[in-house]
Amino acid sequence: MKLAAWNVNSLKVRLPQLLDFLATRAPDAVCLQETKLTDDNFPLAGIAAAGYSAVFAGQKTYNGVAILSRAGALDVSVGIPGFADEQKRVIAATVEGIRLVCVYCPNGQSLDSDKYPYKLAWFDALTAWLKDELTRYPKLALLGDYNIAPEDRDVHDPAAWVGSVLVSDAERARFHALLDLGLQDSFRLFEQPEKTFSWWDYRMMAFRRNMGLRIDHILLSTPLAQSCVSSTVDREMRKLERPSDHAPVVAEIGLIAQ
DNA sequence: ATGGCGCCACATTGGCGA
Repeated sequence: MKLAAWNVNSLKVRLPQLLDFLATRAPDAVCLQETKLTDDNFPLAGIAAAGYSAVFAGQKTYNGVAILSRAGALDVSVGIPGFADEQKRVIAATVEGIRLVCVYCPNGQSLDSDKYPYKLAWFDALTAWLKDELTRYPKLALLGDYNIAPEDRDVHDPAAWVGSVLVSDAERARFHALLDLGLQDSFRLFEQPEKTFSWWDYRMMAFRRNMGLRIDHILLSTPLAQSCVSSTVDREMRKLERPSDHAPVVAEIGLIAQ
């Protein structure tokens, strides 16, 4: 089962690239972030014609998440229960017996912004909820844009990023709290090329210079991690005309031992 | 080096992303 996560930075603009991605990579499920459109504008027809069903939670201008899947999505839930939030950042569904949790985690803006404590509180709520979810759904994958580079090796120039969001100790502690639930970073289950990133600034020719961060992740619960056969970043989508600033991340799950 | 690029909206500039 091939799982992907992609921050498309506007589904309206990126729909042709998404359809190309579905046709050429043939994922079983894709978690989208930053769809940036309301539910009445979701491009269901094109996605259905590509052979995928979709569940989604959107809003105008900002945020917005969706799960596309070849098989149907069951038990859909939106948001983090008990955490009141207008921002559409979380959607979860069960696909082929696997609980997919699609997240667009807050950016935080800067360490002295009001959005930074919101980010930390949001992660605390996510972690508390997932602790409970994992008892209900032992086969669980947490996919999306985490807006956290877990380690210095996930940053093109760690010295230049000191004091910034995405790399702070408090944010990395939140990432580790997710690992402490028993989730594993699928990317690190395998030997990987150095300086593999998933996001590059549009400016400064950052992609060509590989000035990026690895902030998009697929975390897997134990049964899924044990059967994971690959986890990669699909850089090709970032090379296209008018790309998203994020590349898709992809993990493949083999047969799951019962 | 605090610029830049891209997307969005009560748009022709400002907010936001990362």
